[in-house]
Amino acid sequence: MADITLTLPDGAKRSYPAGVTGARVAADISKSLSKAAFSCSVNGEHRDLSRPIEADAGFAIHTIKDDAQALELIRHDCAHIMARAVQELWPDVKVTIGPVIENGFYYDFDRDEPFSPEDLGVVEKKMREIINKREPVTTEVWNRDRAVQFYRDNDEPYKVELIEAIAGNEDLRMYWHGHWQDLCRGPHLQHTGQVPGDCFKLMSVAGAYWRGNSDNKMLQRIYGVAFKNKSDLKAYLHMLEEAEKRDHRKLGKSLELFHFQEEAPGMVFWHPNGWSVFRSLEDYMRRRLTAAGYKEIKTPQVVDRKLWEASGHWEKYREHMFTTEIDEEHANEKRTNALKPMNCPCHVQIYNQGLKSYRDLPLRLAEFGSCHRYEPSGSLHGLMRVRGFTQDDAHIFCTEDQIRNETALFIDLLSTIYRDLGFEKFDIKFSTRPEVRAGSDEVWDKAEAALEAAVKTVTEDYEVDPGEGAFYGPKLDFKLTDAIGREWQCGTFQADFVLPERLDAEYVGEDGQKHRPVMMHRAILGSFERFLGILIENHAGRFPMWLAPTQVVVASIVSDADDYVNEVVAVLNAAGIRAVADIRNEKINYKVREHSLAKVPAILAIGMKEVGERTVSVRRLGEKQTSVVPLEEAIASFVAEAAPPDLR
RNA sequence: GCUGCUGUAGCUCAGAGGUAGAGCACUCCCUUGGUAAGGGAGAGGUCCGGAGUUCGAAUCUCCGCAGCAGCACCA
Repeated sequence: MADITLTLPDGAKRSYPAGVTGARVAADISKSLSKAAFSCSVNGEHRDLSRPIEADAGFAIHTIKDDAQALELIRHDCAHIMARAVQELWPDVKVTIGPVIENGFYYDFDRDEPFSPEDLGVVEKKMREIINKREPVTTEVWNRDRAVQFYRDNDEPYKVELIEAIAGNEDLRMYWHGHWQDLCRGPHLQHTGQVPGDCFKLMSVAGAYWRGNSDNKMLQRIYGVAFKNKSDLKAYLHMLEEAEKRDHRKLGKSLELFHFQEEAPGMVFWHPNGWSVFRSLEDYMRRRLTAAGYKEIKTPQVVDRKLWEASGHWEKYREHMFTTEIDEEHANEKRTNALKPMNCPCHVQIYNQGLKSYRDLPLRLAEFGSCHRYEPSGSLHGLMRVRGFTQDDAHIFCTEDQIRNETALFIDLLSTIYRDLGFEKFDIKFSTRPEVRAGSDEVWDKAEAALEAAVKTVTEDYEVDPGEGAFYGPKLDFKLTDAIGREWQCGTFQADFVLPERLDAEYVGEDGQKHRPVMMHRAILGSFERFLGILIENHAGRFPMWLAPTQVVVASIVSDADDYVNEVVAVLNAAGIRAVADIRNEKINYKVREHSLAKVPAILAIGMKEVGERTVSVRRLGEKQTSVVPLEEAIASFVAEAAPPDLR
C-alpha cells in the first residue's frame, strides 16, 4: 500500500500507509495525545479520529484546548447523549434532529406527552450515567437504501424522511454512541467520557415545528448549554442572570416607564418617565434629521382601503392590518379603512401634490409615523415587538443618479446617531436582487452598484446577502451591538422602484419629460418603542444624563433646609434641568437608597452646612463618595452634562 | 398563529375543596436623622373572565383572555 505524507501544524512531516486513521497518528505521536485527542483536521476539514486518511494532507489533532472544535464536539455529542438518554428513559420517543447552536445544543423529539421541567433533571442524570460509561463512539458509512431500511425497521420515520430529503445519492454516515444509533454528519468524540460531565445543563423545553414549518407537526425540543469547563458554564449562567436584570420589561415597571394591559395587547401605555425619555430621543432625532436636510411631515393614521389596494399592501398584508368600518348609521357610504401599517403610501401622496421638477430632488420627507400592525399574538415581546409603534421613518425621492450620494449621506447620519446614542460598533448587511423581482436589470445594476459603492466609502467590512433584497429593490441593513454583546437590527435603507410606479409618482426632468423618481425607504432607529427597549437594556436602566427622566434629585437632610432645597430645584429647572425636590420626612439614607434604585444620575443632599455655604453635596449614581461644590458650579456642570450629544 | 407553562393586594411572591397570607410600597402618628431601608399603628383582594362539577370552587374540569419560554411570522 502506498505511503502518504501528513504535514503537522508545526511543519513536521510524517509518513503513513494510506488509510491510516487520525487515532493511529495520535497514538503514534504520544500516548497522552492519543487519550486527549478529540478529533482531527485533514486539510482543514474537521473529522473523526476513526476516519481513514487516503492521501497526502495537512493534518492537526484537536484536543479540548482547541476552542472551536472542542466546543462543537462537546455540544454535538451532548445532543446525541441527550437523545440516547431520552430514548432509554422513554423508548417510544422518536428522534429527529439535534444540532449545535450558540452556547449549546438542542434535540427535537416526537413524543405525545410534553417533557416537564422535572424531566430535564431526570434526563441530565441519565446523561451523566452515559458519560460515565465512557462508551466508544463508532461510525460506519452506509448507502441510502440500507440506512432507510434500517430506520424503517427501527420505526424512526423522521430519519427516513430526512434521508429521503437529502439530495443526490451520496452515502450516509451512521454513528453509534455505545449501542445507541443516530444518523449524523459528524464528527464526534472518541468516547462519551470525553464530554465533561459537569459542564452542561439542560435549560428548557419548548415546542418546535418539524423542519421549521408551521404546517408540520409540533415536536418537543429540549435546549441545553455546554462548555469546556465549569467556570465557562458558570460565567454563562451568570450572563443570563445579568441579561435578566436588564430586561426592559422588568425595568420598565420598576422605573415606571410604561406598562401594557389586556385591553390593548402590544400597545404601550407610556408613563411620564418613559415618555420623557421618548421625547428626549425624538427631539434629538428631529434636530439631526432637520440638520441633514429632511423635511418633517405628518400623515393620517386611518386611510381608506383604496390607497392600500393601490399600493399593493391590501393584497399582501391584509391580515396584518387593523381595519375599521364606520357604522352605517353615521355614514352615507360604508367605507373600510385601515390603520396605517407603514407610512410610505401617504408620503407618496404628499410628494404627488403639485408637479415636481428634478430641481426638487432629492426630496427627503421624514415622519415620526405612528403605525399599527396586527402582529401574531405569540410574537409580542415587551417593547421589542409591539402592535402600535412609532417609526423614525423617511422617504427620499431621488433620481437613480442620486442614489449613491444619498446612500453615503445616510450611512454618515446613521453612524453619527449610533455613536451619539452610545453604540460604537455596528455591522452592515447588503442584500441584492432576489429571483422574483420588479424593475429592469439595468435599474437593479445601477442601484446595487450605488449602494455598494457608498458602503465602501465607509468600510470594507460588510456582509453581502445575495438574493435577500426586497422584491422592489436592494437594501442595506444595519445591526448594532449592545453593551452585553447582543446584536439588534435597527437601521435599514431600501431602494424601491415599484411604489413610485404603483402610486404614479413622477417628476419633470431636465429634458422636459416626465420620469419616475426612485424612492428610498429608510429608518435609523427602526421604531422608537423597540429602540427604547434596546436603550433600556443597553444601559441597564441607567440612562445617560440627557435621556434620564429625572436628572437630579435635591434631597433635604433636615427640614430646616427645605427652603434652600426648593430654591436649588427652581434654579436647576430654570436652567433646563429636570430636577425634583425630595423634602419628605425621611432620613437621608432612605432617600439616597430610593433615588439610587430609581437610577437618578445625581442626588444632591442638602443639610444646614450647605444652606450656610450655598453649596450642594453631589452624589453620582453608583458612586459612594460625595463632593461638596458651590451651587453655581454644580448648575454649570449639570447643564453641560445634560446637553444632548448634538448640542455639545 | 402553534406547543408548554403561568395569572392571588400597587409590586415581588407563598398558600389552598370549608370562604385569604407575607415582605416591600401606601395612609396616619412619633422621630430632624449627613449619603443604599428609624419606630409604631392602619387601610388595602370579584384569588384574570365565563360556564360546569360539588352541600360548598380562589382551589377540580372545560372554554375564553392576557403574560412567559420556544417555534412560526416580522412589508
